[in-house]
Amino acid sequence: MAKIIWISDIQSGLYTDKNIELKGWIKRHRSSGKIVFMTIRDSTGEIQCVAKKAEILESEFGEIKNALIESSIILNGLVKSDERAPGGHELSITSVKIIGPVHPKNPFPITESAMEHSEGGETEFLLDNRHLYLRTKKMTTMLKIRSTVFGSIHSYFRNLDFIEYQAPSFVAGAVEGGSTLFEVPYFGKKAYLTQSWQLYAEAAMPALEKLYTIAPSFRAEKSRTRRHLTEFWHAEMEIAWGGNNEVMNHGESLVRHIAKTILDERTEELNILGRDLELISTYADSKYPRMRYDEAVETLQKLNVEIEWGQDLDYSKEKILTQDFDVPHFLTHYPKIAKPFYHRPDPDDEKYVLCHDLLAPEGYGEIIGGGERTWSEKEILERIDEEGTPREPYEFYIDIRRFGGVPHGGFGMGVERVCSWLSGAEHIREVIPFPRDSRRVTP
RNA sequence: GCCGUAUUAGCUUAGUUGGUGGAGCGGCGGACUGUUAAUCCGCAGGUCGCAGGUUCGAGUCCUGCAUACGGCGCCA
Repeated sequence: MAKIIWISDIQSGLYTDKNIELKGWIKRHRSSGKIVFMTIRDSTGEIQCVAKKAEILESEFGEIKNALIESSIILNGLVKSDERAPGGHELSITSVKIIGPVHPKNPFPITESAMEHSEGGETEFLLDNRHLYLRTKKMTTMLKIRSTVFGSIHSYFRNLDFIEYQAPSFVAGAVEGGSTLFEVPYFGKKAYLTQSWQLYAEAAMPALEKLYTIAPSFRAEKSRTRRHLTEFWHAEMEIAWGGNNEVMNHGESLVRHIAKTILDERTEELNILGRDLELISTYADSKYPRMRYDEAVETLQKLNVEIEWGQDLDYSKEKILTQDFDVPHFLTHYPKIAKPFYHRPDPDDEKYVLCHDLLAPEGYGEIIGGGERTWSEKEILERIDEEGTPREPYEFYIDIRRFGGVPHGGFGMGVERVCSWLSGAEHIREVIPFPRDSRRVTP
């Protein structure tokens, strides 16, 4: 039953003038009495198949004629080169077997009309029928790019001898403010779903020195924007003996590597999405400028944006700031009061912390957040107390600093945000198979 | 949590100053031997989101509720 012939190979001419067996699904179907045209799709492409009444069994002709869209099918026939067929090749059918029929009383619901308004955000219907919507060109194209993005993250870190390292998803404490944690019952106790791998990575930092992961993170934010999910894939790294600049260098190289890889390996998919390849190429080749928080505030004030020193830069400010950017920009050295305790204060000026955000252009916003960690016992206790955070849940974290603490740092990258930006998606939902947000956990 | 918009057939939608709800897609039947989202003819398919109210009469006006979508705050 194994499948050995793929449509992309047929279209590239590998089987021309040969008899083959084709396995796939009916994408489109047209009949005109004595001839039936079908577009068959598989995971690699599409091909037109032709059945002529005079050339096959009458019963099989009837089966083809009545078959509905998305029925799975095995066809035998002769591959011909034909200019009239999209892609340049077609299959002249000699026999047919419907494997998984679709019933007329329950036809495939993702029709042309259902897709009509999917451009500016999916309709409720498409979100409810996500399990079937996945089969469409738009989704498969996005998912192929997504796969390549994941692969390129692994290859970036592994080429540099980083160790892939896993942290638990059930945790007791928070990385960020507690309000965004998902609480789950845990045998009579309370546990939370992790927001970040970071604290556990810091524990392994003195052992493995260069670590990375790609794992789901959870945020119970009731955000309703095109940039937020409650469950997203988080690519994170942590290095020993490195500070803010080294970490930023990795962030920049990683993003450029991802852009380069999809440019090389997903050219066709980027074209299908109508993405400007020159743009992606710029992202792959340029240096990403670095701007201090103070500069950003000055720039905004010159543009008459109301902002006071010490305020975090929210999306409305990021958006104005990134309007004129043609490549991602780093923002560094935020005020200490705007960031959590684990960010290390700048020894040159304790008002600031050694941190960075990487902002993507085209209005996609923050894709990376990272920096140098507070790494001595004295400093971490000061910062925790200053913030009024209880020490108890972080005892293990403080302990790391009691036994050979070293300068270290890392970042977290929102993988869907990167996919969304590079593929030019209208909504972050488009780049994940089953999106989770504050109002939807199904299907 | 806040603000905005929407809800009419399986899907996408039209519906005028309030007067018996139309179309396209999809499905079914028929015609057609080269179609490209095929075309043409016909058929079926609707508690107009729910509950009240105004009115002789409500898809349309008013109130409440529900759900969804979009945006803000927060963040990756």
